[in-house]
Amino acid sequence: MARGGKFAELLLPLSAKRSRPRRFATVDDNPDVQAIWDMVGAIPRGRVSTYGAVARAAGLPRRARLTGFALRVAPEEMHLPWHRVVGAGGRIVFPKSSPSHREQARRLRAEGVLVKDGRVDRSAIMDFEDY
DNA sequence: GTTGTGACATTAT
DNA sequence: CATAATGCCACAA
Repeated sequence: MARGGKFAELLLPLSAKRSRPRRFATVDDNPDVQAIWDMVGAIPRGRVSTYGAVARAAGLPRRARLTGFALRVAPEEMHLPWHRVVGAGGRIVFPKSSPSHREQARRLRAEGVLVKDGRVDRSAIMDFEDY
């Protein structure tokens, strides 16, 4: 056993245990990432959600960054509707003139979402509440 | 071990 | 509108 032994482990407050970084061999072994992938896949065509809302819906409040990470490492063959995830307030997070930005706007408009000045119309944003 | 970075969010100023 | 501070945490170096 490591320094401290099993007794130290038992005495740790539950909140402290949670702070221990738990690693996974691959992202596929990370249930948090899996949960996020699931939620993104559940965003209907013609609607969008936000990084934060996806994380919350996956049971991971305040973990918006993990949504970004999960999308970045998502296998292409998974064909996730990544373009339906935008920043807070409906903002496309990619730099204004980047290929990714244009691609996301193109895909969104292709399914009827209004995109103006790097922003999607508020009416397209869903919070997973209507689910 | 530490540090820096990032497909972010929220709150305060 | 903008900028800063803070929270969050996986990962690479």
